[in-house]
Amino acid sequence: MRQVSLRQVSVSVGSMDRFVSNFTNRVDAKGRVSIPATFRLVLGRDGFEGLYIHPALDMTALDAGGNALLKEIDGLLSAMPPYSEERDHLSTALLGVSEVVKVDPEGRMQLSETLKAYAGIADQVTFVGLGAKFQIWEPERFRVHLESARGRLRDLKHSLGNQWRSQTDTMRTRQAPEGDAT
Amino acid sequence: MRQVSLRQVSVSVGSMDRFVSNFTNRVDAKGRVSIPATFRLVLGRDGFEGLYIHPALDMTALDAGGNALLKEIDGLLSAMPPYSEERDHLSTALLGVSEVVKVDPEGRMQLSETLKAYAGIADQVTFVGLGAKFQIWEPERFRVHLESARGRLRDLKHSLGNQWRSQTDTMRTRQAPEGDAT
DNA sequence: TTGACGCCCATATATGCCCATGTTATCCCA
DNA sequence: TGGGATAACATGGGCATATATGGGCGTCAA
Repeated sequence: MRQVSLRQVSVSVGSMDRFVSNFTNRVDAKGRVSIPATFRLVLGRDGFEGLYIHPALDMTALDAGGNALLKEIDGLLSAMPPYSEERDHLSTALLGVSEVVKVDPEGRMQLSETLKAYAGIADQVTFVGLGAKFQIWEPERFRVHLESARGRLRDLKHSLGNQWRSQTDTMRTRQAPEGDAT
Repeated sequence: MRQVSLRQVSVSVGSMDRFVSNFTNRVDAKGRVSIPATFRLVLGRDGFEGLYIHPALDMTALDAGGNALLKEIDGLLSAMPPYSEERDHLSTALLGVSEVVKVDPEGRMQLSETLKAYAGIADQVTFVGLGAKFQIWEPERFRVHLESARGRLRDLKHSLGNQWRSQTDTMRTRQAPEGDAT
């Protein structure tokens, strides 16, 4: 689309095909919230009309997404024995209480009272990209959750130990041939 | 005030596909920072539009890179089953706090307040090449970090004694053939 | 009729894009 | 070989557009 100079690094597209990063937006008087623009892009690419939402299984948050999320759920359910009790429960939790919310021309959505209550959402929501899906949190709860998640990750890194380290820190000894400026 | 010229480096190792050396640039009034030209070259070769950034796990710095870094994270996540608690936590800590920042036509990026806060960045940033990725530091913190890293390295070297020496000699030999030879 | 909902318009601000400048290294030529 | 011309780069600032957000209005259904 644009001509690229020598210094230019990248071209076109904009973002990827997955949800990344987090954003906190306001809920207006009518209960509307803007879905982050980057998320809308991903949803559009995914080709899903509207937005699929269901309560997260083990957290006070909502899982949301498009076709990619639906596919994930399908896979999960089909992996369980038909007519089993677990499957019934799971499909109830994932499909039975889910909603397909519409997105207005400005890119906003409206959460039902049920969903808001589940996540403890009042006048602000935090959107958290998790790859194939994203989550919707009450900001303060998310902060807490994130702390715990970070801790988990640190633990995991330590337990992986050398494996991880060799991947990420290989060049450590080569850096900084001279002192840095200032 | 400025580092040693990049030009010499970029010519002699122009086809290098790793992030090497460190540079300190200013953050302008609009919050923009120039990504070092040599790093932009590597990113371009990596074929990633934009720049992938996330807080480093156990340092007050940011990890940044392109597809190489992304692959690392992907591999980790895809190894875990969807909807497992482990995976949710990991993707929260990895994807949820990551950002895909755009690079303007001049090769500059803009860090979010969140990321700047995490790394303690104000009006200057130090880019540190670490091979497959690079880090973004507040200059003074990096200086301190580097000192401590050097110290630990020295200790390690002493404790390893001769073993270390023989290993590095071997590696040096193996590195030679690599480089520009196409 | 009323209330919820979808749609349109308005606006402040953030973001991206373009052009300009100073500096430094590289190149070229007398 | 010296020095000006040239190119690459970091940096600054202006401007257009996108995005988040607020509010009004018509419509459809209980």
